[in-house]
Amino acid sequence: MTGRNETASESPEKRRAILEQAIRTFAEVGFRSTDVQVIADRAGVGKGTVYRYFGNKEELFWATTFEVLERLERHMFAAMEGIEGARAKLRAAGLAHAGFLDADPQYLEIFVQDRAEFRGSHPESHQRYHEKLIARFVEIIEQGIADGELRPVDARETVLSFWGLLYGSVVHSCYAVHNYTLTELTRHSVDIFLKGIRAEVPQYEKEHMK
Amino acid sequence: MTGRNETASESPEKRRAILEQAIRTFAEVGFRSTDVQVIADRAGVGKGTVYRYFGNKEELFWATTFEVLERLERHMFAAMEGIEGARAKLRAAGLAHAGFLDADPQYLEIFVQDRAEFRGSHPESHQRYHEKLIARFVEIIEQGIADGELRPVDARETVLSFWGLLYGSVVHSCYAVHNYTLTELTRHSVDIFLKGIRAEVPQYEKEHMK
Amino acid sequence: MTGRNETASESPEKRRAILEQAIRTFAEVGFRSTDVQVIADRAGVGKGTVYRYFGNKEELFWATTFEVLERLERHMFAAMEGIEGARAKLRAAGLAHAGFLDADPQYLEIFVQDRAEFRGSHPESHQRYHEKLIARFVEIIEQGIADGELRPVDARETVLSFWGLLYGSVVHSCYAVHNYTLTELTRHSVDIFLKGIRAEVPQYEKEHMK
Amino acid sequence: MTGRNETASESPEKRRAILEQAIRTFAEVGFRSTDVQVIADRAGVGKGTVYRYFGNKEELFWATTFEVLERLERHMFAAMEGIEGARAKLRAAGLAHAGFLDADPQYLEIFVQDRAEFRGSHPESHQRYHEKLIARFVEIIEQGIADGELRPVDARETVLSFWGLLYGSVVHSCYAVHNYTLTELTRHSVDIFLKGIRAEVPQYEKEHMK
DNA sequence: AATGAATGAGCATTCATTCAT
DNA sequence: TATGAATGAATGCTCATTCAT
Repeated sequence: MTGRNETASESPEKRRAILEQAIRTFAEVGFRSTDVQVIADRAGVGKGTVYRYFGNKEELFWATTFEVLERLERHMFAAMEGIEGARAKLRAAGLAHAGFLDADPQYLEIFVQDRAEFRGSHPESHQRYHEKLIARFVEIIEQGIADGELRPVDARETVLSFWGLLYGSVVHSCYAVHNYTLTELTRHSVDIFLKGIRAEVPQYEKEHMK
Repeated sequence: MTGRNETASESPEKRRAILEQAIRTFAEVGFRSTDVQVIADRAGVGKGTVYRYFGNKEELFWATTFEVLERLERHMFAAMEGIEGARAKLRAAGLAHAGFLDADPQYLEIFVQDRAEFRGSHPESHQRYHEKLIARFVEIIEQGIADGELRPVDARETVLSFWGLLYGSVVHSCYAVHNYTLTELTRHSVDIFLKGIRAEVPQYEKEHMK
Repeated sequence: MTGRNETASESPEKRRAILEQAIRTFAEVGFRSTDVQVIADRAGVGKGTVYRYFGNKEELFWATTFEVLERLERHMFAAMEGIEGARAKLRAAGLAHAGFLDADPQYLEIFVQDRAEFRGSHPESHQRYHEKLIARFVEIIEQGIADGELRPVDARETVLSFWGLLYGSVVHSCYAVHNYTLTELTRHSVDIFLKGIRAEVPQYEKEHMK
Repeated sequence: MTGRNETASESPEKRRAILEQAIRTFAEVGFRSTDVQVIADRAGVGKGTVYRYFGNKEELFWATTFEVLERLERHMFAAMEGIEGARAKLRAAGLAHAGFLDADPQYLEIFVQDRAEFRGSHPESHQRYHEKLIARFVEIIEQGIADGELRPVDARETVLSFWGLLYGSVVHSCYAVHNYTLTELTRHSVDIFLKGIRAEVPQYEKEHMK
């Protein structure tokens, strides 16, 4: 009765409002610099309510991360819906990834904060979720290999490379004077990536996907 | 160059000692959580001295970032020394990058902290330095294109993709259960990357670089 | 009598349950550190109910104190039942006091908390109750004097001394490494006390009460 | 360098000022209710300075307790100076005890708070100090027994009873409507106590010490 | 009548920065 | 020049109390 209440007696709207403002605030000033009071104020609830719903700042942040991860996943898989072929799927996923973060740069900052503050040590639930996400991509790669569309690479390694490419391009892009949008840059990165894992290389002309 | 005191009257050893312990400490606990007193203690100087040499915590961190960036650059270009061919150079640079961070994971954390806390808004000096770094790679790519070794990609975009790939693979690797070292994963990523930008694709057998 | 609601419509069992858990909790962690929610949980009622029955934390504590005081009084007077002679009565009361607190150290902590937090400023009802208690002992002393059993001391002063001795021995005992139980120590204290107020001193041998 | 500094670099005046105001404040509102900021303000130093000198609130309180205990001890032993005879010494000690707390009731509250909050679990240093104090009284009792002045009681038990009597009388006195000063009440208590441990009982007339 | 969700005042503690020595 | 004592703003978290249901 006293502890955390995941079960009932919570207002989903309040939870949602807090989470939304948590995303916004963590993204704006970073995990450490975020004052929980600000989140509460922005969400229009008392500070105690934030703690009631999420236990402490760290757990709130994890809930935030998880939420963003879920949204990103939904966005990517929605983009892959109905797409045939491993390369085309990866391409769609990559562009969806860029589009997602391009549309709302807050999300990117959440991931960056997550990595910076917690170095990948997350609650069990996060780990599992991430694993599942990777597994889905591994499957795509393996199907591509089986179909002869991709050369016989190590599927898991390749997925990690692919995610690294997506994440890195995006995160790192801040260091360059931007003449490109994230999406444009990602299109290029993915293009390079895909051509490299193709089973055969036809004439470039045919391949240009732009 | 980075700091604020050109006043001479400074001991290079002290500066060096402070910087070294700043790298260590920022890497260990992050920028926000770092207590300047700890750096001072570890460096064997008074806290006031740290402020005398570096002005404030933020500037100290930037000096730290700059130092690490310089070391990484030296490491990468040393690895490219005497290497012929654009692809071979990129390959060497990529592996040097991984090796550098594999050997001393502190350095990686500095970059991560930098990105998380300052989102790429650095002092002028950093920006310039970064631009110069990119330029050197652009040159390599363009030479590769001119030699017909690489297909005619946009050089700058490609450099950014390449750096993104390196950075992302490394930073993101924490999310996967590690069966690979950073270097192994990077070898794979670079392999994929390079095959994608090759002018022509010969038989895979010859190409396997592992 | 102690609380504030005469409104009827209250369940005596609930009141009893809350009180019992209040004793337990105040004793365990002290008045200030007690979380009313814990009392409510332990008593199996809602927090609001605790407030309904007792008004606020302070009044709840006073009800607690009162309850414990009543139990102690009952215990002491039960022990004096049928005992003849002032000295024998005081002796019985002292040992009952020690036995009461020895059997349930919670009770002691309630008194200690009471003294520490409220310095003796209690509601009217408590004062009156206390006065009545003292009066009963004063009567015993005066009877003893009248009977020639006790020397003609100031009765009220003596009662206060006696209570002080009992209370002090018990509260203070924590400062000594315990080789004695509370009861043993009290036996000794009371022994000393009694021999001092006796009207005449016979041979020690006969007097040794242990 | 970073941690607590018992050694040098501290101003004794500041330490003294903080301690003095800590006594005052803890006595006034109790340990839990004390806001360290108030102590700092009253002592005319920054809050950080309080933490610099005493580490945390609890340690500050222990320092406070220790200080008061030392003062009490000095006061009592000064009063026993030059007094001959065990009974006379105990009598002097008892009256000094009462006089000390009568003169400055703050000190009493410190002891009460101590007991209430920490139930006798003190740092090693306190335990040792307390033991030493008891030992000095044990010695007095034993000497009195050896001299035939006191009957052959258990010395340690008796010391504990005596302290209990002193402490209890004082602490408990708040429950009675005061017509007596602490000192008067203690005089009576000690009187009773002493007559009880005398080796022989002469005519009461001669003995009346009032 | 009973509940427990919501609230926000309150407080311990940390740490960047200053400045007197 | 070098130092480190002093400072107080900043912030996570608790919990007594209220009140809508």
